[in-house]
Amino acid sequence: MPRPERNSLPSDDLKANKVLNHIKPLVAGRDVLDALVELIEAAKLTVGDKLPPEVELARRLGVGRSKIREALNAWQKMGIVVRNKGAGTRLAAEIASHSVHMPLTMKLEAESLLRTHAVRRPLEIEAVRLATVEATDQQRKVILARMAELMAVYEAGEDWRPADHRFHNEIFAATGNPLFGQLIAQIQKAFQDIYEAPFGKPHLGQSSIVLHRPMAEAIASGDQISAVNYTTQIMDIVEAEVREIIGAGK
Amino acid sequence: MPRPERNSLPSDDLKANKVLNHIKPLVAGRDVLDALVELIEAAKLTVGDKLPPEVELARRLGVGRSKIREALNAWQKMGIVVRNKGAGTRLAAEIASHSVHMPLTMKLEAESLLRTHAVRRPLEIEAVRLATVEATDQQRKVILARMAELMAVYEAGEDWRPADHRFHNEIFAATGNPLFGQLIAQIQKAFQDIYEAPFGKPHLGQSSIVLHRPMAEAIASGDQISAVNYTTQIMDIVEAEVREIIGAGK
DNA sequence: AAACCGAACATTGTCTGACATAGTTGACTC
DNA sequence: GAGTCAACTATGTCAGACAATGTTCGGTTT
Repeated sequence: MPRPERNSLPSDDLKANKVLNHIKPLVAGRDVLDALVELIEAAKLTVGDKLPPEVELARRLGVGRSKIREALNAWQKMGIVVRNKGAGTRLAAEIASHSVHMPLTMKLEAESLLRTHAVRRPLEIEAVRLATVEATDQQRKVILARMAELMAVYEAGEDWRPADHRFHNEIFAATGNPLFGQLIAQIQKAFQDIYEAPFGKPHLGQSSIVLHRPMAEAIASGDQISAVNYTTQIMDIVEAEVREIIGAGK
Repeated sequence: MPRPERNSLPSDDLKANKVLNHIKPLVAGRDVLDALVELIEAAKLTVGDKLPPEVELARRLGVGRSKIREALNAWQKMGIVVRNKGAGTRLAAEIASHSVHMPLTMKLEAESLLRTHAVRRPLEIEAVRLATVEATDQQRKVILARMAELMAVYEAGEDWRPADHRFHNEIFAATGNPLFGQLIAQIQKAFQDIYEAPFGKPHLGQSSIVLHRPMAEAIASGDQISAVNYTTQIMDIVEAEVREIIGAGK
């Protein structure tokens, strides 16, 4: 015998219903991700809360489901949301307690920035250690040269990031293991928007620049312990700066 | 006046045509990305070469266009391919040298197994350290449970790799940073392909299994130093085993 | 009353077909 | 031979349908 129909409305999350009232139609040129962030902010969704389903979002924003899916899939790759067949899409990013007042855009992106750094940190340290052990004499000379170039650009007050990039690439090359450079490049590429967009011209890492000289010299002279120490310090400073930026963003 | 029909075949890239002959149908369970990599390698495509169009790939691989698109879009985000409306999809990076899909290329030389391990090592150690610090009480319990499960399976003489996988995944989850899991998953995939195919039934890691119990207990009790120590030992053992296999395999 | 079960439901995953948009090609014109 | 332009190619997006799977809730059992 067929079951009787269910007559009560599904008592879904109250928040999820509330969300729908906040959705604005998507004007031309705006990005779907931006619209989604705005929606999440407006509805004050936090970790674990469920987002409206894809079809609903697509209908309200006036775009096809495919665009919504693309956006949410990208977020899932970055660890911002978790999606499950049958269940819905939920916010997965952990929002630091001290950044509650920050707009969610910043919160999500800052959170990703910290996560990226957390992965980059051990890779970079190990790469330096390996480079100290494995580099050829020629490579040690090049590393010192790149460091000198970096310091010159830095003291001239110019944009030092390209030089910094070349310097670190030389270290990765010296490990003899291309995977290090590739993995870090991949990570940086995936989060490039984050690095550049929300914080404007980044002063990220300025105060750690001065440590690059002793680090390079440690690599060149084969002093494994010092090289690792300096790199660890640099990573710590960068992390502190990231946290500071996040804290200052409220 | 209407233009006359074009009667000559489009003299497309020779390679692109050659490619189609290499495409194999996608068997169940294989990943689309894997199939694409295999295809690219079989056709010896290099930087700048054009891939077959989406519809063609979908038809040959026996999947919908959406899956192909998802895979190619992911690659584009990583900078492996460049896609243009109207024009096609072209290889933008040397896929053989890119980290995302090293399995096939790595099968060729066992030496790259060591390189892979060199990258995995610091990631795994840092993940364990983070998990020791960040895990919730619930997660610590689950880690212990997974460890017990792993030991049971191991002592029963069954295939312990799935249990091992679940155990490590739980640790990655406990870091609160999904990037660790994602990166290591890629690397591990490379490992699996390697030590399953050429070396037969792998004994890789067996002798390190016994160290998993104290490691899990260190994580659960928040003993950062011990956890890192045990993980380092495990990594060292695995590395030694890899070297042994390589030495014996020539 | 609490635990259990199953059918309906909700939601993401995938396939298919269609159209829009934009780059590429090649025959035709000059 | 150079330029033009229509046809062709290929990706971007939309819409609808079905599949797969987690979730909910009424009814049944203990």
